[in-house]
Amino acid sequence: MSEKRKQRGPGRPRDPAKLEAILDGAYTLFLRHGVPATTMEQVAERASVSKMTVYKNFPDKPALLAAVFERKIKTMHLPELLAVGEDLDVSLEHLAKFGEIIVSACSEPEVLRMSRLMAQCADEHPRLAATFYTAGRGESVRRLATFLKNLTDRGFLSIDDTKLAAEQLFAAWLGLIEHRLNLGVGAPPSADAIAKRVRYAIETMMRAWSTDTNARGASKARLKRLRRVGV
Amino acid sequence: MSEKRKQRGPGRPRDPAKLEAILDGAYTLFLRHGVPATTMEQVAERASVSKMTVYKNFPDKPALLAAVFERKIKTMHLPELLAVGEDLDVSLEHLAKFGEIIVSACSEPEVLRMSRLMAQCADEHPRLAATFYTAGRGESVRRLATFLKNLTDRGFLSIDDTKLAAEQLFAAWLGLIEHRLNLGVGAPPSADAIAKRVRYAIETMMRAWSTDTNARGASKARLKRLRRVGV
DNA sequence: TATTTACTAGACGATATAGTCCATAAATGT
DNA sequence: ACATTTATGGACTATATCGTCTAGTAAATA
Repeated sequence: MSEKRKQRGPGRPRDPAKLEAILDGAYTLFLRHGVPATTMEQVAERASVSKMTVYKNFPDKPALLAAVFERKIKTMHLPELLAVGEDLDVSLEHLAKFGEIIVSACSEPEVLRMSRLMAQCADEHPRLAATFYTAGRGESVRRLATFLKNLTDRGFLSIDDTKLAAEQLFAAWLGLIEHRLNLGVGAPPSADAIAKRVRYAIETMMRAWSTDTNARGASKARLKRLRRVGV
Repeated sequence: MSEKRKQRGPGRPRDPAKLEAILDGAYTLFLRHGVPATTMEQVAERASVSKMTVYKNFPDKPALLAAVFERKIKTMHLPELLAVGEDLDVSLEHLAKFGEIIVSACSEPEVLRMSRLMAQCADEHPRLAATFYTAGRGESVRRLATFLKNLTDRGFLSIDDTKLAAEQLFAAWLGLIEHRLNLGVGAPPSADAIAKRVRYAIETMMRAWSTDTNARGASKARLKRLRRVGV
């Protein structure tokens, strides 16, 4: 990311706090005003550091941008593992919680801006953009698919293409929220609204692919429970 | 959009072709390189026009951008109306075609770039961004909801919140395609892949909410037909 | 024909930004 | 003590873009 020091030598050591401050400031400014509209002087000032210090740490602006991206991707973490529970009800409740966390996170302005920024820079930094995808929604959908596969293997569901089903479930959770927020239409959904969306999508999936076909009533009871919990 | 001429006066009239060329060139350049990286001189050169002509038509860069947006929104049109058919099969086939057109359009690089550009400029041009949403996916989902409402009224479906169902169906069609393409991950899906995605999402919805519960077999036959057609 | 407006080509001023240079001070290892 | 490296702040260069201005030409109306 920054410059290398040949191991340990004499001389004043770098101040890691300054580097952090630079990365923090650059991150904020890049998100707020975009890359072209952010000047190196602004970055330096926001980090309470001289411009030369910025250039000591990063050869140029693209390098700074790449470092900011890399750090953000590294500190990006998904909600705790999506685990299946002992019985179906517990599993579905885990699933709903997972979905709510995802949708809530994707509605945050910072996440929205980061996603847009990455898309803007995908041409110049294809590797980083791909890593961003893999570490974010790619991994989420992978876990979702594993989850659905597990329920299928245990006989609760009869889903053939779990990868596709997982992606569509994920997308249904989000709906057009991201698109709307990106265009400044409407406000981020409330926790209740998120819960409703997430659970409705799960309900649709369960009604469609649950193996519990002839016991529709039981299934309905479960879904009703799902609807109640946590709202 | 441009400047006004007080009705009819003496003097050389403006060349509408030049104005068109300016808007075309600006549109292309804005999409390709972004707004800040596009200079007025580039726009002029691409339109084979002198820079002063550009400034005669538009007071400044933001005005040009707004004009480009407005024109694009105006010439933006959705696929022909989504009409319900005589029986359910025909209706579902219409629905599938509609979905395929939508997903196909949203996978085009130009559309992707336009959407990103709009999002970038939503802060400066909130009205245009909102119009863009309304004329695009907003209207699509509205039509979808009407469609589902109609099938529900006719007793084929039992969907309560047709607005939410429509949005989730739309989102499921697209999946993470847009997100991936924006990040340069993967390639646009083939027509076959699109058809598969669209029809799988419809199948899920029908299995979940069709009123034809005790005749699961008949329902299955219909869905099988749906899967065959057009692939 | 006279007037008015559109268009061209280039020069121009104002402004802003990327990135460098330099002299000096501070912090560290030998 | 001394060499070495980081950090500072300011001056500095080079470049680029916005938007204006000018002078001349073309095309329309009255």
